[in-house]
Amino acid sequence: MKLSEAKQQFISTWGAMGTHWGINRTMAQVHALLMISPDPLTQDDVMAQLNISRGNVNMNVRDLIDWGLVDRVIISGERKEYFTAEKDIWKVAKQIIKERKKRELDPMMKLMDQLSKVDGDKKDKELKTFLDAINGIKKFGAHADNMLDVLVKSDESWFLSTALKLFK
Amino acid sequence: MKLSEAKQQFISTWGAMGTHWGINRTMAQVHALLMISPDPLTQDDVMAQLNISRGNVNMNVRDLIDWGLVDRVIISGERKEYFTAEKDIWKVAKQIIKERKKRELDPMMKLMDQLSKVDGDKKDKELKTFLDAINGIKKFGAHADNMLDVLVKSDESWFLSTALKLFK
DNA sequence: AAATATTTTCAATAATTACTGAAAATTCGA
DNA sequence: TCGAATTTTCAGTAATTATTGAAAATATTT
Repeated sequence: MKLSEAKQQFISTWGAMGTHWGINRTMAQVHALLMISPDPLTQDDVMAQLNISRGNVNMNVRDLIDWGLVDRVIISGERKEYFTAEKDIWKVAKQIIKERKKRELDPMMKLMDQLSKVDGDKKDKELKTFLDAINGIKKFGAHADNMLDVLVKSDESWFLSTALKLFK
Repeated sequence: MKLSEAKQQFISTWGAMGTHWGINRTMAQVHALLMISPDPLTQDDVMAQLNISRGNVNMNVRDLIDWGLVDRVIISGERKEYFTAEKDIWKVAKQIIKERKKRELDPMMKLMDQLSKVDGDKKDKELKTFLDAINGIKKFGAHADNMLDVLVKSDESWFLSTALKLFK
C-alpha cells in the first residue's frame, strides 16, 4: 500500500470513529491529518488536503485547540499561523479523558446530587427505584472519577507496565 | 423536588449526555426511562411517557436490545411485549465497554495492522511520522484492549474496593 | 496610516440524521 | 384457519447539525 493511500484511509477511518464518540467527522479528520504530519500545517494546507472550506478549518481547529489537542505554532519570518498536534497517543488519550471528565462526568455527578434530594414516601416503589438508580450512578461515578484522576496523573510507562500487572 | 420532575430531568440529561457519546438522544432517553421504571414497560408506555411515535420506540428499543442493555420480558397472560433495562450501573458500564470494544477498538486495531504494512523509504520523514503514529496507536490499543478485558471480566466489588487501592 | 495578508464570524444553505405514521408482516387466541 | 392484536418496516418529512463563502475584523508590513 502506498503512503498517500494509507494516509487517506487513516484520516477517513479516524473521522468515522469520531462520529461514534460525539465528535464531528471533520474535526476528527483535521486531528488525524495533523497527527501524521511531520511539520506544522497552515489553514490552507488543511483546506487543500481535506477539501474543506476556510471557515470550516478555522472552526474545527479552534475546537481542537480548546480540547488541548492542537497547538498554534509561530514560525519566525512567516506571516501565517501554523498548527500542530500532539503525536504521543498516550498524551492525547489523557487529554481527552481529562476534558471529558470535566465536561461530562463532573456535571453529571452534580446533577445526581441534586436529584437524590427528591422528596416523597420512601416506601413508594417508583421513588425507591429512582433513588436506587441515582445512588448507584453516584457511587459508580465517584469511583470512576477517582480512577480517571489517577490515570490522568500517571505517566506512560506506568500505563505500559505496572497497570497491566496490577490488573492481572 | 418532586419525583415526576426529577425523573423528567434525569431522562432529559441522560439523553443529552448520549449525544456526546455518539448515541442518539432518544435511544438514551428510552434507556433512562427503563432504568428508573420499577416494572417492565410496553411500547405504548414508552410512547406515552416520552411523546414519541411507535416506530421510533420500536427502532430504539431494538438497538438497545442489540447493545445488550434492554431485555424483552414476557408476562404470562399478556399479549403485549414488555421491556426492562438492567438497573445495576456497573453491569451497564461493563456491557457498554464490551460492545464498544468489539465494535470500535477491535476493527481499529485491525486497520492499524494493515496500515503499518505501508511501503516506502524508511528514511522519508513523511513515512516515518506516519508509521510512528500508527505504531503508537497499535501499542496503546493493545494495552487498552487488555485493560478493558480485565475490567469487563472483573466484578463490581473488585471495582469498588481493590481497583482503587491498586490505583492509589 | 495605508495597503495587504490573514483570520474570524456568521447568515444562508447543504448534508445528515432522526422521526412519523400508515401499511405490511407477524403473532396469538379462539 | 381466521381475525384481531401487536410488532416491524420504511418512504416521506422534519429536525438537527455541519459547511460554505463572502464580509468584517484583525494583524503585519511598508
